[in-house]
Amino acid sequence: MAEKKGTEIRREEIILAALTLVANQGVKSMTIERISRIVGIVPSAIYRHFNNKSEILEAVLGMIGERMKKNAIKANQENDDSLEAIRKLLMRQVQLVMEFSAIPQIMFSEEVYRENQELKSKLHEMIQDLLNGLTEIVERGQRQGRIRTDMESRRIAIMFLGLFQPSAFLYHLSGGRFDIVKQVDVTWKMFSKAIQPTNK
Amino acid sequence: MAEKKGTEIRREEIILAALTLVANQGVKSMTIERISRIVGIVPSAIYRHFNNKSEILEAVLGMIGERMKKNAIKANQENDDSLEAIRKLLMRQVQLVMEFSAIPQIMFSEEVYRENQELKSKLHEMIQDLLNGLTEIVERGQRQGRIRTDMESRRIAIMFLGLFQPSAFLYHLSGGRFDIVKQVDVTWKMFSKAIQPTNK
DNA sequence: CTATAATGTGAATATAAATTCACATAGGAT
DNA sequence: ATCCTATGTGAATTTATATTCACATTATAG
Repeated sequence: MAEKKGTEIRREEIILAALTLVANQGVKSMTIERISRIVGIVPSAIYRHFNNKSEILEAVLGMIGERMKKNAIKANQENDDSLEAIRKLLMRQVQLVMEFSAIPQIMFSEEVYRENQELKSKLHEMIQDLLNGLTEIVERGQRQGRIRTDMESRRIAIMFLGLFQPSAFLYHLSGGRFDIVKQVDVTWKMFSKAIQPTNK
Repeated sequence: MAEKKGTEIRREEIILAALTLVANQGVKSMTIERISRIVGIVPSAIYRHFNNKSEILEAVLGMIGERMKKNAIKANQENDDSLEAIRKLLMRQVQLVMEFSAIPQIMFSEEVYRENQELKSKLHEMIQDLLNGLTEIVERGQRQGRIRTDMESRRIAIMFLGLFQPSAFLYHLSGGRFDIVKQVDVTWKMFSKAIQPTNK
């Protein structure tokens, strides 16, 4: 019989196991059976700690959301120059996607979109959070005269997503062969110049 | 008993039914049962026309791929100015995503990524085709002096994907509330300027 | 008109999961 | 040391789906 552990500890273990599965093999691979095997307990024991599978997925989503949010906050704090902050954030996001190559799949999985309205809301919130953090950085840049002011800060924030999304896609599609860093690099050079004020 | 029809006709009907389901409710909703109900035959009859479900999904994917490819070719032919061609293509892609709001889900679905290696290859090919068409347009622009030559054409093509991907994402996530056209508009203004040669 | 091949039908099979439940047991509180 | 509750177990249940197969029917070529 598996060692008995407190539910807080087990929950952590379960979430970690689920995260690992999802990150490496996608949402579908996250089955109760597989999770329980990794944790070292029996499938039905999972239900001592979560009411259903959705709750587990929600927790996984939350974990990723946390990471993204932290990325934004950290990038903002650690860099006086807002342009540099954005670049750092970009690199962190790239890292995140490379580490959890299944992130795009989670973001678009039907488990999130259709099975549970709350999951969709949660994801929406996560993205809005990221955009909010980003918008703040952009606005700081605009105040500092580092970023042009003839474009709404939030629109720029959304464009930011486009800097790595295609790369993440191709990376994913090519099975990790696409050189995401190089592409993002080139893209960033163009983007950073484009959002700076034109000095006539 | 349902009317007997030739297999070519039935295949078309099946693909159309599948496409409708996928476009509106995602890959998961595309079940043999539902497809057969739409077509008006019994589930097992589907197998008179396809060997298995994957083949149906492959056909659906092919249909979307066709559309994308045609978009690129048409945009290229109909516009002398390559910048205008790219803009037109962008708008067509936006249209496509708005029409089939589940496209991102298909692109990242595990049905495509894991269930069947061939599907993944097919998707990869589709995207490469789109990128090839796009790259051609960009190179034409470079020859015409409309697009800067200090960036590889293909990199620019990949950046293009980033012009609408975030919008498609937010559109999807917000349940159609996000104003994708407006965002793409602003983004295009910036992008088109950024890829033009700097006139010193 | 009839034989045959293509298409349709309904029932059966197979598989894969999530979830429930009665029962077992460990470990801290008394 | 004993009790009680939280946690773990194994079996059973439920549901959803793809797929197969023997049989039925239609269309059409001859």
